[in-house]
Amino acid sequence: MGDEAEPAVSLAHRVPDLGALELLLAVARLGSLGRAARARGISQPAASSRIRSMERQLGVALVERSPRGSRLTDAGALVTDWARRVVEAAEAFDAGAQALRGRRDSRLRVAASMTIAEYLLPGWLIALRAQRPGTAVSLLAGNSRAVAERLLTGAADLGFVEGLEVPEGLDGTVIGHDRLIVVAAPSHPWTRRRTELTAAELAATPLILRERGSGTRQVLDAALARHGGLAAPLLELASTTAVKAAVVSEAAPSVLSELAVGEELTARRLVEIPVRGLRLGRELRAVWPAGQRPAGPARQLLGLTRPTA
Amino acid sequence: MGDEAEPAVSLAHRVPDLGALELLLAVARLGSLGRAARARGISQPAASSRIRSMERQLGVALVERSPRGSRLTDAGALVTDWARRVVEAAEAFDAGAQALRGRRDSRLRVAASMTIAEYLLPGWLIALRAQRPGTAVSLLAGNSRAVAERLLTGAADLGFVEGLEVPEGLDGTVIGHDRLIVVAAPSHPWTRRRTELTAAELAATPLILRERGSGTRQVLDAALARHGGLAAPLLELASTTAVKAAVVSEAAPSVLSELAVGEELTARRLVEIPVRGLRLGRELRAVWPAGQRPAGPARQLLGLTRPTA
DNA sequence: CTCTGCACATAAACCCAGCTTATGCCCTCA
DNA sequence: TGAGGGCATAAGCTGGGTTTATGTGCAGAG
Repeated sequence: MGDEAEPAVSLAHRVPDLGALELLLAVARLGSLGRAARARGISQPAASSRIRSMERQLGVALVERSPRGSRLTDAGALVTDWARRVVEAAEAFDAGAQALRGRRDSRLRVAASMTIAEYLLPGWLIALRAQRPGTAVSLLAGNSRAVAERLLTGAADLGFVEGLEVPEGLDGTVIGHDRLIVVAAPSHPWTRRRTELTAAELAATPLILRERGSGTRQVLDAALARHGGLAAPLLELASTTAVKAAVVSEAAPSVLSELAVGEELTARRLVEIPVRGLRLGRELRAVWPAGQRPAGPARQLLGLTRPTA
Repeated sequence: MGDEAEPAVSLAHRVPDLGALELLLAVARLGSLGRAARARGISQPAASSRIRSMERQLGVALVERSPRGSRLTDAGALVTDWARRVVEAAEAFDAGAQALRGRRDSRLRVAASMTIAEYLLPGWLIALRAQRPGTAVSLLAGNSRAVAERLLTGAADLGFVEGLEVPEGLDGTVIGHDRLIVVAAPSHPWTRRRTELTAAELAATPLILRERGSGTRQVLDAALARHGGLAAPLLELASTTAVKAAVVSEAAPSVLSELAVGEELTARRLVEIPVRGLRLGRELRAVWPAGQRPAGPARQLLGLTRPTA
């Protein structure tokens, strides 16, 4: 692959910065540049100029100014919606990063598997912050063994693992399900099959996979063992992202966690290939030292992770 | 509600800017600060300092520097994954904004309903750009009537609408389905029901809704007509976002498009309430003037919107 | 019919984050 | 042991974003 051609001018130059996007959301919410400025803690002229330069940058009028306030234009409403998604992603980033800072005096110390830390935890932390602002959370991400160890040595209060069973010495509860699914590029022949793929066919096909040792790989190996075992992979890559990129461009399928490809599926960058009679589910569990039911902030967080109380 | 307390220091001050996040992704991909710097078109010291200040800001070591290159630390890998989501949201923003600029010489003029423009189109545009870089797309967002008019007057080449039937004078094809779902805050009693909600109960409950006239509202009205008709809404709001916020805080349920609440459902900020025997589906359609099958870029885009060719 | 209040715009001056160029140190490999 | 790749430090510059101060336009009250 090598260095792909980067865009002539980077995203950062074509997309307003986070401060500007937050300001736009405030304008949409409050209906006036001045009020938005006050809410964001800047002066009114600063807000005015910032919105204006954003309009210049995008080449679209975003707000309709009047002596009685400002309303979004139609285009502005659309831009604001897209901006909201950027800001939400940034909020998740912030929530995660803050937990990662991992200060010793945190009131709640969480240990989580990579997949959960990556895809689910930031959202939970945002919800937790909404309910109990000021709860300092620290996060340590690692595999199931590392999570168990932290809990057993008292270095963590609550753990999250994905896998088939609860590690020795821990109690736990199922908080959700993940599913490994077969994905391919939209151009791949499998997306046009009229008959469902069989497990044996899948097993016989060289796939693009994570390297041996990843949780995903283990589950897949186990599930396909009685269908002839997994064929030699076409490509073994170190990160889920690299795998996704390769699936899109190399035109070979892969098997990935539903959590990891949700975005790609709805955007149709990838397509799920149903496989007859193959269930690649795995449970997502919250875990804690046997006998010590979570209390305080841990209990609060636990409540957020389950569909119903 | 009023002006809620904004955080003491805004997101923009706690989250590195897009340029820094892009740089981090480049470092992750290329394995060296210098190469990443070159790829992003800046000098090596600039990259070094930027990564360093990001580490200082987050309070976490992100890359392990060595005389032979730089690798991500464990925390760095996690941060990079979260960063990727921010950058992806920014890419969607950019793709949408660029189309909105709507230059007259665009090779492909698209008219789309708000929902589709907001949630689906940016992803399609990114995919289109990947396949056919340089295809200038312009976007006009409006309701079904506006879309139809643009197509019939030749002001647009391809349209997207959600609804029950194809507007007069247009041909179309179904490209997907949307579903209206009942949602409530996780704390709402409905999330703890043991028996499924019935359509009649739903109809009898005051909901938080979009204002009369929105597509969502129309479909809901029609579906509940034979279950006693919709009760007077508890609250009528102008934007989907306002409705979502109200559902979370006011503890009353609402009915919203699946597309609009996907994020909230996975983050458990909202919970879907199943309703027995109520199907609130609506089709998403690509449309074009009757008899004029899409060709060229329009055909290309159309191909991206469907699960299989 | 004018006065007051609110909202946005303009102008001038300032500050700092981030960039570049120049240079040095460290490690590896031939 | 010399060459090259990789990162760090230093010094100087630039521009975007900010503030304060002030001006304009409109609405509604008196």
